Amino acid sequence: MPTRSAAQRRAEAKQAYNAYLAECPSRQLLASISDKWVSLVLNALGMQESSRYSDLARQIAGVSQKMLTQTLRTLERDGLVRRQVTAAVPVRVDYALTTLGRSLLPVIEEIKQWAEQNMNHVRQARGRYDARA
Amino acid sequence: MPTRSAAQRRAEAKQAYNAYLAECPSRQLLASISDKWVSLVLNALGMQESSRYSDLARQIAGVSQKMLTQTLRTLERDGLVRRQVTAAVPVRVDYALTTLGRSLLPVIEEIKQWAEQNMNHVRQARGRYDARA
DNA sequence: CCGTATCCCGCACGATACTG
DNA sequence: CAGTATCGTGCGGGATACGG
Repeated sequence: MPTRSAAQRRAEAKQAYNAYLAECPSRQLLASISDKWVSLVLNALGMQESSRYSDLARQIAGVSQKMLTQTLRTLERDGLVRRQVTAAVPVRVDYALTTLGRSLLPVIEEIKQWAEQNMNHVRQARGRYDARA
Repeated sequence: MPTRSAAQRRAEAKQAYNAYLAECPSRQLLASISDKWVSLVLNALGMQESSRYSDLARQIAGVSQKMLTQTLRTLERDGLVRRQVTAAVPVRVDYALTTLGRSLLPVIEEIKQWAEQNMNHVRQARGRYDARA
């Protein structure tokens, strides 16, 4: 039996995943998170305690039913989102971030904000790039 | 002429972009950034002052020539990455983050780290989800 | 209201071959 | 070494229709 504390073993387990490796599961997870619909859904969910399906569809302009449902399902399976069905007529479904999901929220928010705040810089850079050639 | 300071007008310009709107340019930018190859390339570039093309290809396992070049070109056009060609035989090409690119780096690093550090949580969540049904 | 099921098109992406 | 060029295809994702 190795002389390692539980904390040490936990730390090692965390570092065992390396997203640079193509076969590593964390590479797939990174790919899942790095998705525009995921960004927008998590951002939207972060703004309220919970959101109804139809609210999300309205807030995230241009998302199709298919992609919204698919994104929510994946996030639910990965433990980032909790789905709560209220039996009624018609049915009411609410989505909320889990603790795990909330731990990712700050980063996701920053990404969206960066895009919005640096759009002008990027526009100028594109202008410069396209002017040459 | 409106009674607004330059700072006020700048603040407004920044908030004029809203990624929730499908037609907003910042939505496209968010989609560009939220890409697995972009994540990995920016992370890799953040680790050194500059990186050669072949170094990036090696570090990011499984990336095709096409996707690596394409990603680097887009990042260069958007002003996040600078490309420097050194005439020699054979040619040497180095890539480095610009100031703008470096401003995005902390967030991108966090995403990759989150994926690696929470992989176990996600695995367990998936197990629980799949067990039901 | 909140989905699932089906069809289908376009293009993202990988594989391969060639060049300065 | 660091790319371009070309081709083939898998699947992302929209449109539509239907179900609980």
